[in-house]
Formats: sequence, structure tokens, C-alpha cells
Amino acid sequence: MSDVGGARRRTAGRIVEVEAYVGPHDPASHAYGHRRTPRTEQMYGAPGTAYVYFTYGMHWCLNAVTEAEGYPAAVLIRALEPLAGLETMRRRRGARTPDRRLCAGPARLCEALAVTGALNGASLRRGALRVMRGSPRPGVVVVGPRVGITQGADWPLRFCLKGSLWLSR
DNA sequence: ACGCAGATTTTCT
DNA sequence: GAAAATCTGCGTT
Repeated sequence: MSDVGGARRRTAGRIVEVEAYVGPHDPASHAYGHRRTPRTEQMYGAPGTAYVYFTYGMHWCLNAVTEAEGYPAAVLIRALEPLAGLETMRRRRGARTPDRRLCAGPARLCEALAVTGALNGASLRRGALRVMRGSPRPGVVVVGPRVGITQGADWPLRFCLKGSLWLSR
């Protein structure tokens, strides 16, 4: 990750919580019913790119675009276990945040990693913002309902690392 | 510990 | 006009 226009400082963490938004038939997706607007445009982009959107008049949220170009689907990154650049994360979020909450939530993690709309459409394979492959052993990923939505709230598309101390809420 | 108002953009009704 | 893939600060138990 980097501070755009400022000192580039590496921050990194292990993804411990995500939610999937699986296509135009997903009522909770921004692209439900093939909605195609300036905001949702990036959901239709190439897989392996970032979809970063602004919400609640305040917060940025980071997604990985997951399906073929033209098919709107993405995975919302909801929480990280901070692994590197903790000092930088604390500085970006301010002294107000205890370490346990630095990246516990989609908007918190964006602030800790300096992710903003400037990174919408950026590659997640190379460049300032990267998602690395992991290999969780069978049984350590637990599934549950998605958070903060009403439409399709019961779809089991939230995935967490079991027992992680770094989950949101 | 819990609950709620407030921040104020994008999108749809 | 209102709800939304959220979080914070301040109030009350």
C-alpha cells in the first residue's frame, strides 16, 4: 500500500474476513439487476482489479473484482490481521484506535492502508495495492450471513477465519 | 455493556 | 426524500 502523493509506507495484513457479491441476481449487490452507473462501473471490470467505493458520505470500502469482464461480482475485504506497518496504520487512523480495531471493518482497513477512490480500478496483482494468495487449511473458514444489508441478508456469503481476534464487530 | 445521532455521497423512488 | 456493503462519540444502564 502507499500514501498517494506522500511517503510510501508499506502496510500489510492477513485477510481474515470477506463478503462475496456474486452477480446481477444478488439483491445486495450494487450491480443488482445489471445496474451500471459511474460507481458500479468497476464491478464490471477485469478480475484482479480493485473496486473502491465511497459510502455513508464518509467511508471508503475495498473490493476485489472476481469474475470475467462484463459480469459484475466482487469480494468485499472486511477485516485484516495487521502484520506490517503497524506504526503507519496507527498514524493514519489516529491514536483513537486500539490495535485490535485498526483493520476490523471495511472502512477502518481502508483508512489504515490508505485506500481511497484513487485506487479504484488498480491492479491487485502488481503495483501499490496487492492481494496475495493464501492456503487456509480445511475447516478454518467459517461461513455466515452478510453484514449491514437487508436485501439478501440471509445469503451465507460472509467468510471468516475461525477464532480470529481481528474480525469486525 | 448497550443504543442512538450524526457524518453527508450515490442511487433510486 | 430516504436508504445504504459504516464508524465514531456521547449518552444511559
